[in-house]
Amino acid sequence: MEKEKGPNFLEEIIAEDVAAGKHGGRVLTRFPPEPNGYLHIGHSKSICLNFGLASKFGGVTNLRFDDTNPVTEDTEYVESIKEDIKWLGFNWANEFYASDYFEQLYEFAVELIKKDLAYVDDSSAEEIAAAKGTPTTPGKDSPFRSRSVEENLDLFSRMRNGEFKEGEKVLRAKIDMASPNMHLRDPLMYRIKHAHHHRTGDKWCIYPMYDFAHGQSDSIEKITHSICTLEFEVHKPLYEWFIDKLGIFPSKQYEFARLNMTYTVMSKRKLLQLVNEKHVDGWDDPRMPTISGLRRRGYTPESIRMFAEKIGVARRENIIDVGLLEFCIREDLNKTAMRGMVVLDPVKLVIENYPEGQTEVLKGENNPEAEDKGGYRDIPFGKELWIEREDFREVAEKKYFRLAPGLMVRLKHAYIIKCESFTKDASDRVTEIRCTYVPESKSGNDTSGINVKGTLHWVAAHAAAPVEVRLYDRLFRVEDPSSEEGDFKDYINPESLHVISSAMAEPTVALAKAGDKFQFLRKGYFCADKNSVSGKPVFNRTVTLKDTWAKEERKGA
RNA sequence: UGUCCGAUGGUGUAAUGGUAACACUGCAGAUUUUGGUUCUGCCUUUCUAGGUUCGAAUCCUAGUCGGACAACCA
Repeated sequence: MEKEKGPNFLEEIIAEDVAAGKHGGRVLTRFPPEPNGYLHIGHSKSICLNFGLASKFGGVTNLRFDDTNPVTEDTEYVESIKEDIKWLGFNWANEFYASDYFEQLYEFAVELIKKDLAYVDDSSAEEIAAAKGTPTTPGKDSPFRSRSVEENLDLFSRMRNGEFKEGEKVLRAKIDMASPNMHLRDPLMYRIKHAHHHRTGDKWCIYPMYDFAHGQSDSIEKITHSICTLEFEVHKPLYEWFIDKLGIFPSKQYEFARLNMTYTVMSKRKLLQLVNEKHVDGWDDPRMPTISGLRRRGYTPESIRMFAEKIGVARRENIIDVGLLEFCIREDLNKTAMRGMVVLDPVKLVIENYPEGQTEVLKGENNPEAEDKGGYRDIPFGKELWIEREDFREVAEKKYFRLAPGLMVRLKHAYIIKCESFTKDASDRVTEIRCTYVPESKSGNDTSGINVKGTLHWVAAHAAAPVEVRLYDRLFRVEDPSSEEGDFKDYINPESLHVISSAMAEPTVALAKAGDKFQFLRKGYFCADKNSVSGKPVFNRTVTLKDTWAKEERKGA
């Protein structure tokens, strides 16, 4: 029995607020992606948190696109983000956009100008940066800081009217250029961008900065708990300053540590690079840590939610072993995936005492974990079979219990066979294995009394369907590519993809449609790819099975 | 040489002043017509030094180490 985890710190905060009757006990969270890239496994932590927390306390969650930078944002991303959230199994209460609030935000800015809490600055980006100081030295006031309210009002409205060029003017909050918190040194509120916005088109040429949009958007929606990652912690005083000066609904921000995972990268910037520079085959390449990549790889929403649950949430930096994600998908797929036999690296096996030309149809359970075994499927059997090349050894060492001359194994769902001989070609490669079978050892009514240690998967040659199989490995060779010397791309694993163009599959497997998931017996979990064509499916390896034999061999090596 | 945040097994996460635990990993074994699954057992933990207290992972102080902050990005 698994002991239940204690509440995490966010649950504690919310539970206290609810108990104290804050906001009438109402809980409303939001998930605020910027539509400038695809969602990744790190976002799924945030999604599970935001939606999970709200529902745990009887609340709901808004989806809000933080679309305040028209030059990097696009509807393509909006669509993929919505698809991914739905796929993960979450439903948002409202679909909002920060751009919905542009008019309101503009009025908020005017209000701050009138209170002499904001001013238009004509300084260049370089001048502003220079006057900002550094974390250890205070900044200097801008020469434009003391403009009159009237002048600021006039200038700001002319900024909106498009009378100035990009970079010519900005609107800044008037706070404190000497603050130890850089974000309080008269932060920018608005900048001029003569750019087309994916939703507002050409209506605006000034756009609010994150700090002037996010908190107010939360406030407008009356978000009670605004949950974000740790790097926004230094923005919190500013988040509260705007809300306080505007006197609007007091949403509160809480931070947690973002997810990091071994053998991958988790920043949109880096992922975009991998896509643009063609190191991978798009955002949904099965090696990508994106939601769409994981989906194509064969991960299930259940497995990702289980992962989010298991990693927990705290405020300390962390790097999760990707092995935990793999554990979660195995856990799920073991219970749900249809079993099938596919030989990835085929070698011919001939049963000498099986009648020439004879075939038969055997029954195989579809899922030994299911109550009803998932039903049964037909598996053709015959005199000539394909078996896995690695399941044969010319000489067997101590702990090896697969096929080798003189040894017996069971063919899964079929008969026990004994290896009699084998032939090799000029290059010393095994070309054919010859065996005899025990007719009375048939699965289901074995009267042979023989016990064998090993069981092999196989496919009857006369009914085998060639299929393409893509074996994926980790995208990077090192645990934390971002912290290594030099460029992270130097650490890409050159063997992250191995394509097998003609593996041999049993007929049922060859019928797979895109998205169908299987456990290929003894080989791992696989998912039919979207590139599958009728009659010639393509399978992506989601994850291998745990392989204690391979581990044993590695130790011996 | 600033401000803020953090530090519990190999990796994560609990323990909320009262016996340091759970998961993953690893190791050993049992079962097995998947060297899978399942089951059993084991290894390994409170950054350091002071202080408060009957009692400290927890509170205080100092130090050490790690992270964040100087985009007209979010």
